[in-house]
This record gives sequence, C-alpha cells and structure tokens, in this order.
Amino acid sequence: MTIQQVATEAGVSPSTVSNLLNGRNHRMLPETRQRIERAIDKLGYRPNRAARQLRTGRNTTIGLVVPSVGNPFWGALARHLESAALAEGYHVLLCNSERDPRRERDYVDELWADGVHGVVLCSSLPSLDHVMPLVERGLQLVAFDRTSQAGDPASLVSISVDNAIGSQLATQHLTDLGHRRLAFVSGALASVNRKERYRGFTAGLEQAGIDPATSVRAPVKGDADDFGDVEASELGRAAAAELLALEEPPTGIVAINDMCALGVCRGLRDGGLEVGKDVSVVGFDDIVLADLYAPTLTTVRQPMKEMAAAAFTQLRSRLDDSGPTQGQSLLFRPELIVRESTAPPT
Amino acid sequence: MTIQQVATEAGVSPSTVSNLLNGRNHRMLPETRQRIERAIDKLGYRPNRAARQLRTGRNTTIGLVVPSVGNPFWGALARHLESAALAEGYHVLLCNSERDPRRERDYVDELWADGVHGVVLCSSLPSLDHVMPLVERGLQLVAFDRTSQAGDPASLVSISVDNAIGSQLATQHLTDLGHRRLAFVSGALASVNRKERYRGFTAGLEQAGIDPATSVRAPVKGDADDFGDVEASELGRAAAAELLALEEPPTGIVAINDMCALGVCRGLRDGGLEVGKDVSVVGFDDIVLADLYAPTLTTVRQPMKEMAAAAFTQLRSRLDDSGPTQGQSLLFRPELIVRESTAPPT
DNA sequence: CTGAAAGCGCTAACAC
DNA sequence: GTGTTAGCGCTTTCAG
Repeated sequence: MTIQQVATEAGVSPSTVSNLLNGRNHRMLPETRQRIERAIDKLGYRPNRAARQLRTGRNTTIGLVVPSVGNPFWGALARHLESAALAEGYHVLLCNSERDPRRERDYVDELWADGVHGVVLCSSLPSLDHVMPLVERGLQLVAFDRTSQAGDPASLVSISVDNAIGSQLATQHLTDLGHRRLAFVSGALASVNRKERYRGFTAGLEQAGIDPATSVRAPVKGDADDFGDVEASELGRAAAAELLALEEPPTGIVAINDMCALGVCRGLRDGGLEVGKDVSVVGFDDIVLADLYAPTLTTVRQPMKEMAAAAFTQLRSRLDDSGPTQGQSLLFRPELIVRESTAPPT
Repeated sequence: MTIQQVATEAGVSPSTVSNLLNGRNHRMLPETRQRIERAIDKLGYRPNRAARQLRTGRNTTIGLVVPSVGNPFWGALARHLESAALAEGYHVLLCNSERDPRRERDYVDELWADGVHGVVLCSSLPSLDHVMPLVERGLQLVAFDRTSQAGDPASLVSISVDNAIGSQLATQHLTDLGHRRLAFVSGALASVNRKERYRGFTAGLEQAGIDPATSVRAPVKGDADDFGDVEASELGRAAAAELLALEEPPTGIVAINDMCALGVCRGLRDGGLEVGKDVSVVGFDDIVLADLYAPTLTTVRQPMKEMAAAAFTQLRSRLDDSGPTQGQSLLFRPELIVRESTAPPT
C-alpha cells in the first residue's frame, strides 16, 4: 500500500497525494481532493513512517525516560504526558532507567538513533553532561522533576515542583503540630530534587527554631545503593526500624516521597507504633495510594497533570521551531494535603 | 554520519560495512574488519533505523499495550518485559489504552504503521476482532492476562495466570477460615479474565457447600462504566459502602485485583470496621503495595517476571521465524499469599 | 573477499 | 493545480 498506488487509484501523481497528506490541501481542486480521499479510504492506505522519517528527518514521537514505572508517580506522569501528546498526534516512547545513569544515557542515545528529537528526561543526575553531545546536535530536552543547574545546556527546559518549598511545607506542618524531634528519610541524596527536599526540611526546622543538627537524616548508612523506587518502600521500612532503635526516636518523619513514606509507616507498624498517633509521617507526590492507605497519608501534592501538559507543550513548540530556543525553568507550586498520618505529638 | 562515510574512512565499500553491521563478518579479512570497526568508532557512527527499516521492513521494537500504567501491576509488567527485551537488543513501546477499546485498536494500528511487527496486548476485550486484519497481514500478537478464546486468531499466543484457580484459592482460603457470607467485588465483568475470576469465586463457594446465590457480587449497579484501573480503588471503596449497608454484610470479600482490594479496605475503614478482624479481604496480583498496606493484604500472586519473560520469548521467536507459527496458551500457576487482611470471622 | 547498483516509500523543489 | 524528479541511508543481489 504505497502513495503511488493511491495516486494511481485517484488518477493523480504521488506528489499531489503527498501534498494532501501534509496539509497543503489549498493547493488543489476540491474534487481532486475528494478523489484522493476516497482512494485513501478505499485502499486503507497509511503512510509509511520509516520512509517519511528517512525523507524529512522528523517524526512525531517523543521519548519519556522515567526512573521507575514501578512507582505509580511515574506511571501517572506517563499517563498524563501521553494524553497530552496523543491529542496532538504525537506518540510517547516510554523508557525506564531504573535510576541507572548508564541506562539513562543509553536510552537517550537509542531514542536519538531512532530519530526521536524530543525527550522528557526525569533524570536523577545532578549533571546532564552525558547527554550534552546529543543536545548539541539538536536534541530537545525537557528535564522533569529536576530544576536547572549551572552547567546545564542553555536550551534546556526544566519542569519541576518547588521541592524545597514542598518539603518545607511538610516540615512546617509537623512543627506547627508541635513536633520537635524530626527525621528526614531518604535514600542517597544523589539527585537535585532530593537535595532540595532536604534543604526544605532543614529550612523548616530552622524556621521553627530547631537546630537541624539535633534532627536525624536516616538511613545514615547505605547511601550509595539505595536509590531505587520500588526499593524506596523497603528503604523506608528499614529506616523506620533504625529510627525506632534510637534513644529518643523522632515523633515526626518527613519522607522523600510517598512510596518511601508508605514503607516508613509499615516499619513503624512493625515496631508496634501507630502512625498518626504515636508518630506522624508526611510523604511527597500524592500518589493515588496516599488516600487509600491506612491511615491516609499527609503529603505534598505535585500538580502532575499541569506539569505533564507543560512538558509536552514546551517540547512540542521547540520541535516545531515555533517556540523559544532559550532554556527556561518552570517551577510549580506544591500543595500540602493534610490527612490522617499526622497529628500532634502525644 | 552515514554508512558511506564510514566506508570511505575505512577505504572499503558501503556493502562491506553493511555486511559487518549485519553479522556477516566471516565474509571479510580480519584486517578489513578491524579497519571498519575503527572507522565506526572514530566517527561515532550509528546506523539510521528509519533507513534500515525502510529497506528491510523489520525493526527491533515491540509494542506493549496495557490497560493502565496507573496501576502498579502494569508498571511491573512493563519493567519486566522491558528488561527481557533490552537484554536482546529490543525496545519496548509502551501504550496505555485506559481500557478504551478504540484507543486499544488505534494503538495497535499505529504500532503497525510504525513498522512494529510484534505486540504484547493486555486486552480487556473478549474478542480480538478489532486487530484481526493486522494479524492476517502478519502482526504477531501475544495476549497477556487473557486466555485464548474460540474466535481468536490461530497464531495467537496467550499468556495468563490461571485466573479461575487463583480466585478459587482466594475464596477457599476464606471458606477454610470459616467465612460463609462472601462477596465478590469487581467492576464490569467485561473482560475474559474477570469472568474467570468470578467463575473461580463461585467454584470456591460451591466447593464449600455454599450456594453462590446467597453471596453477593458488588457493586450491583454501574457495571458499564466502572472498568478503569485507577478507578478500581474508588470502585472498591464505593462497593464496600454498599456492602456494609446490607442487612447481613459479608464477612469475607474477594476483590478483582489489589487496587480494588485496597479501595475495599479503605471503604470498610470508612464504615468503622477493621480489616483482618471484622472483615477479611483478599486481593489479586500481589503488587508491591500489598505488603506495605495496613493491614498487609492477603492476595493471589501472579508470577509476573516469568510471565513477562515468556511473553518476550514467544514474541521474539515468532518475529525471527524461528518459533512455531501455531498459537499456544501458557497458563501460569497463581499462588495464594496469606497476610494480615484475612482471619477467621468473629 | 569486496564493490556496484538498484530501490524500499516518501517529500519537496522545481517544472509545466 | 499538478506532475517530474532526485534523493534520504540502508541492504542485498549479483559481478568481479
């Protein structure tokens, strides 16, 4: 089923069919157009993308590289980005880096080799050097959940929630409730957003007149290898056990994200404590499960839908050349969602 | 960066480079080979996939169409399938149908138009008629989580857990504990696997000498529109409310999947009941969260990793022409995982 | 063992 | 308005 056959069927030349296919339909008689459309329908013709791409160097696929589809947060991003893309006739190629820098780079390379010119990269890495060569050759990059850094490519778009504010809100919520002994639970602070969340935590403490030095960041050990997402829950659980073993366990815990928070809750329960009573826990992300859990989880919501839509819009306008070529940062406002997992200390 | 430039650099012809690229390297002197490899490295050459595909009609991408990446169960499938594919140099293009039959068909069409010849389809639909035209043209299809049906294409591979046995195990577990008033909570029984799970439920009841007519399938209303996955939890929650309003509420509940079960637990809690004490709940899938929830969720585990690996292996061998062309069904054995959400009735 | 040549399906100048 | 033409980068006979 080629454009040639359609042309023959419609009694026109391939280029006329091509013109129609590419929206240059003012260039032909309405009746010609009709004939071509009928031929297309009759033959069930679909343009061959490989040929089209070979010719134009363009395509309508964008890449999405996420740390882990095992975490519903990233699943939600995928859904929303896909919806936005689909509505404009774009496709999304989803890649799962498992927070492995090599895999991340390999995927971006692969995407580029596949002719994908726009990628939404949810990178855990502080530096984007590993993808710079491609950016220099024209790859359009949107960094998601990672604010701009000094060494970033000039054309980079960054889309992120304000992580520092988010976890400061979380922390402040706990101090407002009267908690004084707080802990921050995370894996390695190996990514930009994690560092910022930690910064928000300490800022929140200081604001409440608590010396950050007296608070705990757990787990203290194992910072190097505990960076996963599915593992986030296991990590939270283990961290909770560690915290409970302290002389003066914290009464309030800020977790790096909801999966981790859920693990923390599990760990506290292992230790015989009741979350939302003996200990308060705050998460980050507001995944669907936060509202299902027992107790329901107080957390910091990221406006995912808006962020995903922005990511697509930015990418699209740059792929079109219709947008600015200058980089920019979009920082979204996080929102504290208070539920049952937090309460005044007993 | 074309094959021509590599050829020039290495002082050979493009076809020799192509031969090397395609594993026909016995056809050349070792030193020629060396020269070419050096040239490739030096120039950082990567074959253009579009061109290659245009020429050969083949590619190394497989499609995965899932009902919803918002459900961690499908996220887990994506991860495992991707791992298996990656190890063999294949890519996975993930598509999210949101259980919309039209979207499902459109995606399969799109994939085919993109030159994808193999698709893992997690279809909710009893009939695969909508993709038959493509199968007739050579699309290799693996149906996941959907057992073979009478009208299916002869070449179809089906990979699924034995759903009937799974939910029979779940039901039996409840009856063994002494429960006599049971309910089955699901959205519309619109898919093959859901029907089977329901069948397993009734089989389990009969085996325990309970008349299925006295048990409840909830929700009774709204069967048409409540077929989603993220919504599964909301549905479970609403269903629980309905059940509690009955004169004699069930003491044991079998849910269609874990997300739904989590919603049920939430709904029971809304009603002031304690799961694993006042009421027992069993899920299906064994998502990561089943073991995090409070109480931890008794559920039926699907051997996801093995199933995903099988899906890829089957697809691959058929794309290679190295496998059988006959269809086949692979039914995996589910496993009951007993946790805290089930206990004898009080 | 290596090279020359044809063409996959499409698009975009450029003619007419 | 519509057709002609020249490739995009690659693979694969078929010659040498």
